[in-house]
Amino acid sequence: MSTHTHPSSAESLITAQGGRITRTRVAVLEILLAADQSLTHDEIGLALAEQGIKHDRVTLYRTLDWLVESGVAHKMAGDDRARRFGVAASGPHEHAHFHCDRCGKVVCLEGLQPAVAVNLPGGYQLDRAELVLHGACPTCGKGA
Amino acid sequence: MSTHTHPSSAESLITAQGGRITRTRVAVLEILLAADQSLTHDEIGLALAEQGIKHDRVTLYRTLDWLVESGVAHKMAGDDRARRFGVAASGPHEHAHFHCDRCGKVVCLEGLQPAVAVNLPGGYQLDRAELVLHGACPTCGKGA
DNA sequence: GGCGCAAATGCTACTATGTTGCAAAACCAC
DNA sequence: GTGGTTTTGCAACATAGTAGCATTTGCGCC
Repeated sequence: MSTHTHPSSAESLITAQGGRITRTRVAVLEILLAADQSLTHDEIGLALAEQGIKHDRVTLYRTLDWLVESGVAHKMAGDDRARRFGVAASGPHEHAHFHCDRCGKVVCLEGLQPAVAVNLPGGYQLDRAELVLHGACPTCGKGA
Repeated sequence: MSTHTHPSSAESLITAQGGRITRTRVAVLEILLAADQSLTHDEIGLALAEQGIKHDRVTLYRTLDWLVESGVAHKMAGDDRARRFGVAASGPHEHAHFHCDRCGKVVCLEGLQPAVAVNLPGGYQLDRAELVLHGACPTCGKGA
C-alpha cells in the first residue's frame, strides 16, 4: 500500500506540530476529530481497541498529553475525577462546554463564549475563562 | 467547660441541616468558613491534624460529602484530579471561581455570576452554569 | 535501500484520590 | 443513665494517573 488510502487531516496536524506519525497518535487524533463530544482516556482506549489497535494505557496518557501540549486537543476536568479530551477549536480553547448531568456526556459548544466582562475584585489578572453549562442534553431531555 | 467558648456559627449551620454536632464536622466547617479559598480534602485534613483533631481519611470524605449534600458547602473539580471544597454562598452555588494558574489556589467570587444568556443549540436544557476564570491571583500577579 | 539516532512505545511498578462494608464509638432524646 | 440511630474508624478495594527503563519505530541522512 504505497498510496495512502485516505488523506487524513490527522497526519498533517501531527506533522505540523513537529511530531512523528505513529499508529496510536493518528488513530487517537482521528477518534477525537470524529467525536462530537469530549472523551475520557478510557473511552478513547476502548475505541482504539475496537479498531484493533494495540496500545498501552500509559502510551495513551502520553499521547493525549502531547496533543494537549501541542494545542491540538484540550483537557478538562469533569465532575467525576476523570479528565476528558476533545479537539481544540480554531482559536485557543475559548469555548464553552455543556455537561449533561444525566448521562455525563460533555460536548463542546463552539462559538459560544459569552461576554465574561465580569468585574474582577482588583489585583486579579484574567487569562482565560472556562464556562461549563450543566443540564440535560437533547437525548436525555426527551426522556423526561 | 460547660460554657461554650465561642458561639460558633458552624454548629448552628450543622443543626439547621438536621445533622449531629461532632468534633470533626464542626472543625471542618469552621476551617472552611475561615478559609478565603477552596481547599482540597488533603489541605483540610492537614488543618485538622494541626488542631490536634484526630480523624480518618474516610470520615473526612464523608463529612465533606455530607456538607455538599446539605448545601452548606460546594464541590468543584480542578485541573489536577483533586476536588476542592468551599462554603457555599447565600444562594445555590451560583457563583464564579477564580483559579490561579501559578499557585493553584481557587477562590470563590461571590456575587459575580454574569449574564450567561448564551444561545444553546436547541434541545439543551440549561440547569446551572459554572464559570471558572483562569489567571494570576493578586499575590502571584505582583511577583511578575 | 541501509544506518543511526532520537522519539515514541510498552512494560512493571508505584502514587494519589476516592469508595465500600462493617463493627465500635459517639450523639442526642428520653 | 439507657436506647437507638448517626457517625466514626479501620481495612481493604477501586480507579485515575505517573515514573523509570529497556525495546521498538519513525525518519533524516548517506
